[in-house]
Amino acid sequence: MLDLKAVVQDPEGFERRLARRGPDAAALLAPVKTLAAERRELNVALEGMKKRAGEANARVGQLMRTDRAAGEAARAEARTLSDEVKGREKRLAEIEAEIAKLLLLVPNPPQESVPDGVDERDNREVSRWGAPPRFDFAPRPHWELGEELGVLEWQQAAKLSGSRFTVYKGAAARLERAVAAFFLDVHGSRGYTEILPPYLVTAETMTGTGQLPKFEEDLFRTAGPDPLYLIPTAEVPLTNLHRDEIFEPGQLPIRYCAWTPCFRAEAGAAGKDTRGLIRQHQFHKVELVKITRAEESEAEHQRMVEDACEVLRRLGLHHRVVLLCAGDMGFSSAKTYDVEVWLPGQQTFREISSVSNCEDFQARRIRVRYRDEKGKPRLAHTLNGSGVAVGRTLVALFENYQQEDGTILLPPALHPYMGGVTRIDKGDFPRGVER
RNA sequence: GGAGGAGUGGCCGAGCGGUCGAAGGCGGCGGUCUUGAAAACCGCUGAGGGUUCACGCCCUCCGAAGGUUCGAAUCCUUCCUCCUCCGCCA
Repeated sequence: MLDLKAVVQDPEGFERRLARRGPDAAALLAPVKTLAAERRELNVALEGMKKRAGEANARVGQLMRTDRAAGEAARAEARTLSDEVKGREKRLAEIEAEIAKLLLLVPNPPQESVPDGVDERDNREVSRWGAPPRFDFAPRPHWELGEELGVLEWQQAAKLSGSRFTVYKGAAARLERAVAAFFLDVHGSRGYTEILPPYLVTAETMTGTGQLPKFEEDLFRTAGPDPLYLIPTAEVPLTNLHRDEIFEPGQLPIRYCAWTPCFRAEAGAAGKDTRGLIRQHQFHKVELVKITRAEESEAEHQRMVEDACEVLRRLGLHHRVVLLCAGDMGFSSAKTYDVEVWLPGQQTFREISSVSNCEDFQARRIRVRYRDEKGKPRLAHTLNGSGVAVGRTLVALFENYQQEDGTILLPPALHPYMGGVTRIDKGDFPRGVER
């Protein structure tokens, strides 16, 4: 959410910055400006009125003890003032609610360092690691490999749940767990505290990080009188963990990681990535979240990108980092890097992580602050990034490490997590491997 | 789910419907004293908003939302959370 005071002070500046996201974003501010002016005028008048009403009430109190008749007279005057205050307060509350409603729909203006552009074609590659693996056969997509090996199953998933679900079996099920455990261990050793949050959260929590009110159609919601929402990413619970808190000096930055399922309705994605694991209603992701002081968020952002890349390096997966252009960024982000992994089966780079600095946009919604050197509360900055998407990591592992015979060679970093299994092959996967 | 109890400032804890933003204590900060520290004593010590060049002044907030009243931390209603006991479960 934007700072209303800042918007009022420099409306043109905000409109110019928002316009970089696209033609619609800047237009949202016009009604806000009008209402803000109205609110201010009303508020000034109201405060004077409240003061007078308060004084009138005090007089009544005093007179009632000494002169009953005079007290009754003062009471009539106090009543008039009181009624007037109540009427104006009601109008003020309406205006403020309207402003809040509008402001919740305004996206975060991009940082200056974000390149101009309208979609992913305008994103800027900033680095690249490794090289595409070379095959002396035609590499195949992961869904063929998984199906052939009997470890990824889509017919049964459709029977259970419809489209965009997958049943993992044997080695694939184990691999999903192994990859997640590996990621958590890497991040844990790099300073992140592991969290296991609720997967169902309230509308208030969803509003805090920006999923609501604008993107309700992307979410799954429970039935019943008190609905809850399934998290589309662990960013939601992790970032909301410290809602309404003020951090003391020395407590920041906070770094969390969590392995959770993510649930996405994928409305509007009909016909897109219909095969394989790329776009599912349910997938696992290891998420990284930081809460920092304003002046350190940029440096922490760069480090978070490195943390995401680190797990891919350890798995030997060729990848690149792109800086998203203004038009391609998510609602809450001021600056986003995507990490894209190479998928030989599809001869393309594919997003496997998205690392965003939301600056104070979410912090303002959830009132997360810290005390500066002078002891004054200041809004914190929040950052989030995938570290990384587990399902898409399986995609990358299958496609990059496939052999001509259709088996998958696993990179050494995962061997301890796979109970010694080093290759995914057809046939029985060793069951009940204990450590 | 049922029956009780409780929600006040960073923490503990008072608070007859009328200068209560709220006694007192703890903690924290500043000062006096001290070579330094401790102790003692004195003062300060929440958040948001408005206004002012500034000092300051003003408004709002006692779990949340309504209501009664000239006036609510105090009375009423609903909701939320926590604690205890019972039931049900993993």
